Amino acid sequence: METKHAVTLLASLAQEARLAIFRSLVQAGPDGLSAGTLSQALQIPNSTLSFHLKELNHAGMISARQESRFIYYSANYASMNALLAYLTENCCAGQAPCCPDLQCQPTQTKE
Amino acid sequence: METKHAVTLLASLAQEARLAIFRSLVQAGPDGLSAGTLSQALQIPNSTLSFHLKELNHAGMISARQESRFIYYSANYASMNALLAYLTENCCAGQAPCCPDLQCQPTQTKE
DNA sequence: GCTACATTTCGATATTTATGGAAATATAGC
DNA sequence: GCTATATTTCCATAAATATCGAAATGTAGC
Repeated sequence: METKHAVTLLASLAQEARLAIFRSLVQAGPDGLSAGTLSQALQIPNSTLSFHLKELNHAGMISARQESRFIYYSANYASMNALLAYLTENCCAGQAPCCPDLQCQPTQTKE
Repeated sequence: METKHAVTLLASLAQEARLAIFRSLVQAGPDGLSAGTLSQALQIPNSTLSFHLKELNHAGMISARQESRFIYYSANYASMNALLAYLTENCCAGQAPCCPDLQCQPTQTKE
C-alpha cells in the first residue's frame, strides 16, 4: 500500500461521525445499511451524513450499491485489512517476538 | 476504548509525516529512535518534527524517554493493538466467518 | 408526467491543522 | 558558568476540513 493511500484511509476514519458510521457498517456485515438508516441511527443530518459517506467511499473504506430507491453502504473489509497490515508491517524489523502485545500477525512486506 | 480516543489515535496517524514517523518507530522496535535521527532520516525540519512528535505522543501512539541529551521515541504497541481491536470490534455482530478476509481475530467487545 | 421519498450537491461559515524560521529551553562536558 | 548540541516553543501564515439548511437530483409507483 502506498503511504498516501494509507493516510487517506486513516483520515477517513479519524472523525467522530465517520468512525461511528464505519463501525456501524462493520457490525452490520456485508449487506450494509442504507443512508437513511444510518442517518436515523446515528442522528446525523442528511447533508452532513452524505458528506461523510462520500469521504469514506472516496477513500475506499466503504462501498455503495443501489437497491431500489435506497443506497446501501457496507464496510470494505479488504481495505481495513490492508490498512491494519500496513500499520504493523515489518514490526521490529521482523525480530519477533519483540512486540508480544501484537494480536495481529500480518504478513511481512511483499512489495 | 472510547470513540473520542480512537479518533485521536487515528488522527495522529492520518498525516503523511506522522505515519512515516510511526512506521519508522514500529520497525525500530522498543528501543525507538531519537528525535534527531528521525529528523535526519525523514528529512523533516526540527520544529515540524517536534510538532508531529507532540501530536503522536499526546495521542498516546508513541512514548518518549530521555537518555543523556537525547530523547528517544518509541511506538506504543499497546495503543496500536487497542486501536486495531476497536476497529474490528464485534465484526458482523459476531457472526463469524462472515468476514473471511479479516486476518485479525480481535476479541469481542468486553466493555 | 405527477407525487412521494431517498439521497446528494451547493454555498457560506466556522474551526482545525500544518509549516518552518527564529528564539528559547534543556542537557552535559570541560 | 561557558560552549556545544538536542529539542521544543513561539508566531504568523496557509491550507484543509466540518457543519447543515435549502435546493437539486435521482428512483419508482401510479
